[in-house]
Amino acid sequence: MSMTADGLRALEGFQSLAQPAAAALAANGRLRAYAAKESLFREGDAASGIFIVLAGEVRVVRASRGRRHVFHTERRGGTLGEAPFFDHDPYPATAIAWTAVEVLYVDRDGLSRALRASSDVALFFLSRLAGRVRLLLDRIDRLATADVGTRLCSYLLDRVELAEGSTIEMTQELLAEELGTVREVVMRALRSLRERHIIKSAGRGKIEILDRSALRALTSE
Amino acid sequence: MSMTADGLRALEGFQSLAQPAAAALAANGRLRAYAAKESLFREGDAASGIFIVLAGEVRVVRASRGRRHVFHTERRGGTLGEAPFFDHDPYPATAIAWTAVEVLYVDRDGLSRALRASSDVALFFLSRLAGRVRLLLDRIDRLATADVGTRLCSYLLDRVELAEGSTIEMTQELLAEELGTVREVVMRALRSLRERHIIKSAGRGKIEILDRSALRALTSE
DNA sequence: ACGCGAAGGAGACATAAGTCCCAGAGACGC
DNA sequence: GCGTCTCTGGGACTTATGTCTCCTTCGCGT
Repeated sequence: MSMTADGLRALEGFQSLAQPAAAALAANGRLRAYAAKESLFREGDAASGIFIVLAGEVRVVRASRGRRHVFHTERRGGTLGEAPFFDHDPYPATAIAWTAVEVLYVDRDGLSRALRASSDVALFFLSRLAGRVRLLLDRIDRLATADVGTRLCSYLLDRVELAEGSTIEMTQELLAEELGTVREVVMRALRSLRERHIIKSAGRGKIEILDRSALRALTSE
Repeated sequence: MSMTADGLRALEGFQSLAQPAAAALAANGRLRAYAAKESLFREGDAASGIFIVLAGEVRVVRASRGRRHVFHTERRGGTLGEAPFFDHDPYPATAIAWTAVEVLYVDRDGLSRALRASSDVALFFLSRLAGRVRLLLDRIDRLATADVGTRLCSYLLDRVELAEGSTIEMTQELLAEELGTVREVVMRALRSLRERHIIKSAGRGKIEILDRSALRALTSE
């Protein structure tokens, strides 16, 4: 019913976590499952603990001024809720299970115990938060200086490198939420790429990447 | 020639730092001074240590696609370089001393020693990074959903609440770098506020806030 | 006193982005 | 099969933003 240290260390990005630290986290966490569309936490809730994603996909979103915006997406090996946990403020956004999701949940007391049990636990979350900061800085940079077409190219490249084949499953509406714009604008950018034979529609909610190097060239444009 | 634990704990935001942790940091850091316009580190440099600002103002900026963008500004009590230190990647941006600056610099070895000496040091930086994440999320949210006029109002409000009087010292060029846009656009937004008697120019590089509640109303618009 | 550079103010214009609206093509339940 | 919903595709139009260019003013150094 619980989790083993070795199970934790098998996750992507957890190899650097020392054995005692993994054991401390595993011992203090418990497994939880969420159905698709269920929320793990909501913006404004008091931070109660952190989540380590074992399976499925979780989106962290905020809705403001009538538009929804995806801050980040966490898959197997991702963590959620560290920031609000460590600065003792409410969750800054809402986490929604996109698919069925399984997580290891470590509550406040459990995490305190784990932190005391092994100093590597703190170092692990420090590097997690540091990585998050780096991601967000790049995000800000692109939002401020690149147009939607360029941001779309970066996003498609990132996604296709994670995928097995060269097809990405994603609707235009969701792409808009990722890129911080609206569906119509995404559609126009996709059309322009389609006309240049860089991508092609592969049915509803599917985009096939034909020419990765062309995409790469467009990201720095 | 060095720093005392009590001196550190007198900084804004350092009250929560436990005495032994402060002592560990103070013992392992050394004072450094920078002249205005000097850079503390540059984007792409290997992260060598962290900086705690004791006096003066440091801007962390990135230049991309011919435009300069300010990520954050650190004053007395602020810290710099934690993110690259903890994820072992190069600095993601350049830090420039805006005024003459005095910092406590803690190098890699010193910080390792401090982390081992007191587990509160790690907790301190965890909460720092968490706060930074929260700030950046808000920044992304506003960049994606609010227009320049609205972002300007938020920025002016934040600044005037830090200042003693109701005058902000800042050129239009710098405002543009803070808001992720260009001078001309900032000028038009300022003009609109001026025409509505919400602000007024108080000489070169100075803006006087006349009506804070009007600004507040415009931030959520 | 003079000239230079930095800062502000502003108009004209181009273009990216956002809004509104509509139509057709799958997907799905009943 | 039928209606309904979601997703795609797209046209027309408005608005925000960015670019280019000019001029004025202020403050500083020589």
